[in-house]
Amino acid sequence: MSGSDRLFKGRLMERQRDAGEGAGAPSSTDPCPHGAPRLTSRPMNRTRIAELLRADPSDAPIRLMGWVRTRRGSKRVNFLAVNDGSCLESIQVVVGGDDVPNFDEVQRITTGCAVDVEGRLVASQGKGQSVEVQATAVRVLGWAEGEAYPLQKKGHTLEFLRQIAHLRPRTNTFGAVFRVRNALADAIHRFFQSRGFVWVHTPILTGSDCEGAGEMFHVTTHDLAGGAPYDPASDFFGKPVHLTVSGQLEGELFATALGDIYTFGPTFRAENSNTPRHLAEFWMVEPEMAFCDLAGDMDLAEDFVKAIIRDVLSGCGADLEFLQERYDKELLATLQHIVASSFERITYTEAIRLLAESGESFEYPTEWGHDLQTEHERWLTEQYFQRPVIVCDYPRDIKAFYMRQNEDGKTVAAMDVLFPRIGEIIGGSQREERLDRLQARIRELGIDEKTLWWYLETRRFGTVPHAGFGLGLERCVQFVTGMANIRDVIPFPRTPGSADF
RNA sequence: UCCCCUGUAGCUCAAUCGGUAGAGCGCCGGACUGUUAAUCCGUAGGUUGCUGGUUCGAGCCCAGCCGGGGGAGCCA
Repeated sequence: MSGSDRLFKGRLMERQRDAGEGAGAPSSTDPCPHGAPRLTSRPMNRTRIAELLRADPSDAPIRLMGWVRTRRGSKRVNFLAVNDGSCLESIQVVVGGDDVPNFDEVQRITTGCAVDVEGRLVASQGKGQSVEVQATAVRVLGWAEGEAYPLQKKGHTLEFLRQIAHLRPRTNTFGAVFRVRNALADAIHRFFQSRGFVWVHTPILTGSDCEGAGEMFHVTTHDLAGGAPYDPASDFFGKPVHLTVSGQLEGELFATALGDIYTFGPTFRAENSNTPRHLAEFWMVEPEMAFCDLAGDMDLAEDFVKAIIRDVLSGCGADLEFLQERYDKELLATLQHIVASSFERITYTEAIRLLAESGESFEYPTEWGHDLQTEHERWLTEQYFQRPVIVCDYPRDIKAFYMRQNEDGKTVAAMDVLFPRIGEIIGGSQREERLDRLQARIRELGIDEKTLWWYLETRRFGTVPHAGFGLGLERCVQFVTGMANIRDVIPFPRTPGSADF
């Protein structure tokens, strides 16, 4: 699209910590798979199941807590499959009828109950698991009324689970998805931090007015229900303010001071998009580099996506294998292929030529000057090159005002990274650092120059070549997990007409 | 926002030509000396998304609305 505007993304933070694997014993200092320190104390002195499953049988007393996935058994012995979210697997707890005083209570345990178990880790007598817990005490921390608890042992559809998003993280699928999401977020920070990039917290509330007004969420403290005309001057900030649609412009201000920076946080788009690839609230990562051109930008993008996928492959093996078995038989092969591939780099003009010569009958024309459609992007990356493709030097008229104008007068230094199956995963550009060129473009597009005075001053005072890109976190999680719908890779999806939980 | 599909028990689904709603699983009760989505027996469970219309009769046909899904556009 051309016309209006499009910036990119956002900011923010959040504490990434352990989550993946267990901690447990009060003085453990083992690194988790992502290098962050483990939490070393548990309020109730439990050992995480991830750690128990790695341990050897022992006479030492152990204690675990978690939620019961299934209960089986007879009058003499019951088996509880207990999961605490520390890993995909559940651990089997064996409760003999004479081993605990409250066996009658144990027999009333149903799926979803929370339990506190004490016992010993022993070699399993049964098949299907190598170790299990022989219980000496079972305490029910919280019952889950059988007839009311919506999760069953049997599988549910993703559509149904979306309606109970408060409980779906207790399923194998969503446990795996959100552990992977965490690992990706952690890998993103570590990639940039290890390269000396500074994390910048760009604002969520912003008055910068350079995107299409219809696409933004407006923020006000005024009660508009009465139908009175909106008066910005008397509103909280004294002017119209909205939720950020991109932290890029603010990111550029910091890149032209601190050198290499990135933003990582939530972003909001009020577009009425109803697709498996769009959310009204999503997270974006936006690196921005001073003293960098488009080639350097492409290099970083390629290194970046490979690095974070590599990290997840090495740290989330069991979760990925589960997701592969359940949702995408080619998942691991696809991810390994991305990591091993050298991304193809072509210009937009070359892409148009390839598409024209392809002999394919596309629904949309492949005319120079038109943006590439999803079908075109997929043909390039899936059919023709069969690996990720970076397309650069797009026509200026279909790209944003801040992209650097090439010498041919027709194209700009933009680049999109195209992935098999999901199309564009990254969009970026070298920025227009020449004040006169930037001002000319802004005027050409009818944007109010005054609202961007602060942005333009970076070009007035010590301007330098710089470049950056944006990556949608959820689309990345989608690609890495094989989940088809973006609503299943964010805890509580916000979409048109839906903001539950 | 546009196009298409869809809505029946807690869940997944069935119900011939329009003839008065069923199964599996789950839940609940019982049986079973180690189970693996355990197994076996039994009970309960429904205003067929909502509103209106056509008809002797509507889960089924028609209209509107609401929810869900897919595709498109837009993007990340």
